[in-house]
Amino acid sequence: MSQKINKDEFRALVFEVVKLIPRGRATSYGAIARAIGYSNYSRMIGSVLANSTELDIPAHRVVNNQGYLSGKNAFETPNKMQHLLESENILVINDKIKNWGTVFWDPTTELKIEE
DNA sequence: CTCTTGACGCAAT
DNA sequence: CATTGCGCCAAGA
Repeated sequence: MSQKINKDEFRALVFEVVKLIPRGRATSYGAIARAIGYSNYSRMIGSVLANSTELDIPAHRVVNNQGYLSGKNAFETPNKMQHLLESENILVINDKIKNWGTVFWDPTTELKIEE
């Protein structure tokens, strides 16, 4: 059940899920939020990642629910995120992931998170 | 304490 | 498919 959670604990959970995203796949903020039991914290996921771009987590594999690279501006350069995705064979057209339905990786469905 | 902002999401139109 | 509005919650001004 969702109670108050420490900022650091929340960040840890987010990182845990993001690190598990397979290469060549991507997921959404909302999906991660639900996976860790805080479905209403999708915006917080973004905040956490925005403040942690320097850590070694595949933050570029996290986009919004439509497949748009909403966080591209938080990278070193706006085109960095797209570049990273394309290097994993993920096509990005007009800031949106092509074949989003196929590339999308749902943490709750394809993975079991232990809390 | 109030108001604004933001890597969001979803239903309604 | 494009827009709008509203809910959500933390952080900073």
